[in-house]
Amino acid sequence: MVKRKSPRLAEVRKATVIDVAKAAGVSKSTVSLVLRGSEGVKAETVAKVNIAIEQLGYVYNRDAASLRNKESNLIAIVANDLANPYLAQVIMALEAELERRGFMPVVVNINESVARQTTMIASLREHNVAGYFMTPAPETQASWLKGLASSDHPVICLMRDVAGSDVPYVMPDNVKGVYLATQYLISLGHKRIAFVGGVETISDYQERKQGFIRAMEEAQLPIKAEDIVPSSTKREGGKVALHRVLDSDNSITAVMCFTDVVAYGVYSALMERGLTPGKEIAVVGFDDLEDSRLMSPALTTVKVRAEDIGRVACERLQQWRENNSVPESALVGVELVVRASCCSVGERAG
Amino acid sequence: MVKRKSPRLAEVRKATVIDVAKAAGVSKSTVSLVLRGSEGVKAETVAKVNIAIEQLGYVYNRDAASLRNKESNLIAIVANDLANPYLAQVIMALEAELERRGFMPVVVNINESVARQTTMIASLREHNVAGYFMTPAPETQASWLKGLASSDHPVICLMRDVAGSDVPYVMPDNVKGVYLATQYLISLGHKRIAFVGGVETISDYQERKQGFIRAMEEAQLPIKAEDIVPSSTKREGGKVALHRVLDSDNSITAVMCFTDVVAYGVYSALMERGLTPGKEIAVVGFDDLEDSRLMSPALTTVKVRAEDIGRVACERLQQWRENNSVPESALVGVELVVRASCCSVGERAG
DNA sequence: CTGAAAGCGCTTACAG
DNA sequence: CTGAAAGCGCTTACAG
Repeated sequence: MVKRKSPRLAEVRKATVIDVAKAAGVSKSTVSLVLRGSEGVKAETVAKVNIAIEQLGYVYNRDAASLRNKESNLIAIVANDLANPYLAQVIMALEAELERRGFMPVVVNINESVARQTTMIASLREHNVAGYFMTPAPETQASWLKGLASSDHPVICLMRDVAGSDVPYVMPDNVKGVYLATQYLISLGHKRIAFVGGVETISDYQERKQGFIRAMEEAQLPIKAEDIVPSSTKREGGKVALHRVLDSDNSITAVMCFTDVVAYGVYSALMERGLTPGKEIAVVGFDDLEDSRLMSPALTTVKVRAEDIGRVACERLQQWRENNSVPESALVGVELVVRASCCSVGERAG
Repeated sequence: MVKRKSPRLAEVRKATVIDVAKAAGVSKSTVSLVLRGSEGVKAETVAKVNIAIEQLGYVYNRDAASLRNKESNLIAIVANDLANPYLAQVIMALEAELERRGFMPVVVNINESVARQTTMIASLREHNVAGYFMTPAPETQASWLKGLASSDHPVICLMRDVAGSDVPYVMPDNVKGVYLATQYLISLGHKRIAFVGGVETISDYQERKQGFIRAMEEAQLPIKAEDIVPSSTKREGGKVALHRVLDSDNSITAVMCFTDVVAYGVYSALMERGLTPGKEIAVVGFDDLEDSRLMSPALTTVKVRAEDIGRVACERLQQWRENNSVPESALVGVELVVRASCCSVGERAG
């Protein structure tokens, strides 16, 4: 890279509405009307103003506008963990929805830390953000969240609920998803099924576990305590958890996983033991990540459309802003996607 | 969720510096000094002001401050694809560095689209962002990028270069990384090696390919045109590309992959053909994602520390802001991590 | 459409 | 430390 004398741009005063008005030969008020896309301005005048804007390289100053208007177009997406691929899908869906509606989405990552969540939200408040989507960190205080949310600053929780906060959430129908998947395993003849992965302090874990228990109980199948092993929601969590299960009891024939990523870890653990996923042991995931159909064997999983989460969450936020009334929470539909990772007990190898 | 009468917060005027001053029994100027952490204020006064801030629920208005100061603490991280797990690592590293330095990082996703890149950057400019890190979209115009970057608005490119833009970049030493990895494969006795995955219009592809070619040529090994198969950088890309390679020629004994994710796709393709990765065919990746050591077999790969990229990029940005001189580009060091995915030709199965 | 004016909430420089 | 004042760039309401 060539070192060059840096331009002294710091001294070039930025063009303002006044400069644009002079260059276009119109008044300041008119320029402002054009900027805001007002109706009552002649097409000819609009053209003149736009040419002046172009020539001067004028940049609209939203800080000034926000200060004057007391409103901003910023919407924050506060993400618990950017490394979570499903969350990345949800974020992209939200971004698309928000832009369609004229908002500017900004993503902030809190890495599952309440402390970071607190400082990041404080900063966002100083920046006059118009609303928040957040996947709350574990241990988030209901009272804190309740204090944050208002019709001035609506908050919609994604994927997780904070009990007692009265803040609406949008999340998959976790109970139903795992219930359907477990029923499917049972229909293949499986009787000893493990439930693997997930962090106990987060609401989605309790819900998915509940779906598992419900299906097992309805089929009058026993659940041994050692067959439910929580763990981190990373690939490593699934791997470690499955080794734990198989170490304590090798009569398991199927594994219901907390997420697809956990299922990937389960695949790794099985292969390390010389087992073939879907052959000796059936595996089901949750999320339907893009990679899951590409796994070998392709992963049977519970599909949750990230676009649905994004759309419903945006509708809720806008409703709160516009109607000034707290919207209802929503459960987004789920669907079992059957692929190749589940042997029936009859055709089971080993 | 219970519907509740929404609080009429819209009518509650927010506390300002003046209100805080009154409540604390000091002047507006003093409050401002306290807010900015100025030295010359008695500890007792600072305490009084902070109590008033707490009581009134005062929120600092950065729009007003930025307008007055003509400076902001916002730094944008413009990401080409949030679904790319390595980029997620880099973003998290950058965030940590930026916060340490008192900046507020915001992430914006452009989904590999030049159009979105243009509109997002325009929005960020209106928000008076103090600097940009970006992984430029394919087809980014050098002239556009050149026009964007200045000491007022420094831009550091990450992972990719835009030739002719004179904008500094920070990226891994791609040539060296693939060169080292290919040399390693050659040292294991491999003579027919494929180079798989990656998009030809992006600078990192050309560099990694160059490293491959250099190592092969130095060892006087021939490269057949069919052995170099570009593809999307997703898992599916690796899968499709490897099938292509094996369909056209089955004498390949090793595969150098553009990234770890591509290598995961290669694993899938091999397994679909009844082959075991690392047994019949050696596989090497690039990135060293967290998952790679958990794969079965654990993936040999080129490690690039995301923290190094983050730290060096931040240093460069700050240097540009403070010294008013365009910093040099930087190549970050790489390291070959040998795991279990590479059989030698001698011990090769099949 | 124009033009003068006021004000959003902050910071800064200044006289005391 | 105080207190009055000016100004950042915008929008809005108003009289013309």
